[in-house]
Amino acid sequence: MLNQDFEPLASHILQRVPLTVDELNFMLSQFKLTRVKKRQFIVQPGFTANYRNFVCAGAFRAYVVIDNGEDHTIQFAIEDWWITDYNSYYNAEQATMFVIALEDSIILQLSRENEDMLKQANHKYETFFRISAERAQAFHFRQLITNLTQTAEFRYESFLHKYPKIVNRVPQYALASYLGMTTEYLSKLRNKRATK
Amino acid sequence: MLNQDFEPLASHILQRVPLTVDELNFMLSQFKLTRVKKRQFIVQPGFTANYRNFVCAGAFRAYVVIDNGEDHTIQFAIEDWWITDYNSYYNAEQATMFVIALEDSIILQLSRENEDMLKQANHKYETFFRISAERAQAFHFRQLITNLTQTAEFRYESFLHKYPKIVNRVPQYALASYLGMTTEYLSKLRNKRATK
DNA sequence: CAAAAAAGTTGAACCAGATTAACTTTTTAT
DNA sequence: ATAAAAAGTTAATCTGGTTCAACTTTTTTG
Repeated sequence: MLNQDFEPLASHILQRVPLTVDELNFMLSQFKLTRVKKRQFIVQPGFTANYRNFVCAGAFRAYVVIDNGEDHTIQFAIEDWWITDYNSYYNAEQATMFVIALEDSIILQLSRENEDMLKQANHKYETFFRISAERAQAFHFRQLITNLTQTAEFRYESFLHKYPKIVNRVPQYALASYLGMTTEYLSKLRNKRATK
Repeated sequence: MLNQDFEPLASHILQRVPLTVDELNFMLSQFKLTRVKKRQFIVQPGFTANYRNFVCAGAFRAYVVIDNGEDHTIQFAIEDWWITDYNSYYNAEQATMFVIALEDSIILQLSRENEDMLKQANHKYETFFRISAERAQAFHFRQLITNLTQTAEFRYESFLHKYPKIVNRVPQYALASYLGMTTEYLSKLRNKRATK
């Protein structure tokens, strides 16, 4: 009997590809349950990201730090989302991003080796990863359109609307850098919004 | 014997997944060769994008038009690149983007139905599409980082450096909107760069 | 090839959002 | 509990990039 922490991942997988009980259990058995404390890094520049991480509980933030010390948030992840440095993970190169826990969290980690093994073992497993990558691709296209076509103020409004669950769980400086603005400016937007 | 227009696609595929001659030929036989005149649309809002397009010769531009009439370039594609509205193609929904030929072009088109058939027919075909989507995912991450962390001027410099073959084949207004700036400002950057 | 349309240029005025800095509130660690 | 650090606020000033408008160059079309 599987630990109940695997439940969200199980339904995530079954929503994408039909597996028998055995196939599902074998796939799940390749994941490693890891508990992560707030402020702990699961990916860091200089190291290779050897895992793809499914969030069971908690919240994470991926960001890059540029020369002058500024940081820029690339992605957030809460329950039911995946997070890693995909350039590093897919190509087995050094990471350029940090991924840090914003809360005490529980994740399910799949290593590159196990993922490759699964992809070769069964056409259906490969289908799962293919669908995941395609959805990510479509998601990034929509995000690119949003970033190119909207003003800072509207990007904030959109985020509020699309990710109401995330807004109140991430620090404001992280959200500001995700939206491509300063924390001071986001503070003004919030204030302006509250008073009108 | 296959038309020689299929040669670039054949080597594109074989670079990603090892296929037998028969497997390769069957895969290629699912593509339809299409000649497209300059200024012709291959994807339009209001219609579903039923094809994924591989560029054999020529150049394309994907863009969205927002309320006020401004257009924003989302992607360019020249020889050896793929282009379509992936949201529309993957989900069989109406497109939100235009894809227009910038030159007289030759493309190889794969329909959603044929792609789905290929994915089911042979694990190796599925692997090909999985790898394509993963690379696109990694590419979009890098692009997101570039957009978030660099100034308009540096984004232009980066583009010059990364895509020297594209720069001189696309109209300047299209490049400006891809880089997230006005054509007037790009004109100034170019001028400033030329005179220093 | 001429005329019209599209693309690109230049400069002046303007503004969304950044920067700086001083301050308040919240969180963390002892 | 309390001090120190981190996060968030507010306001004044500044600037990278936009807007507007008039113009020149290139491309398209009859």
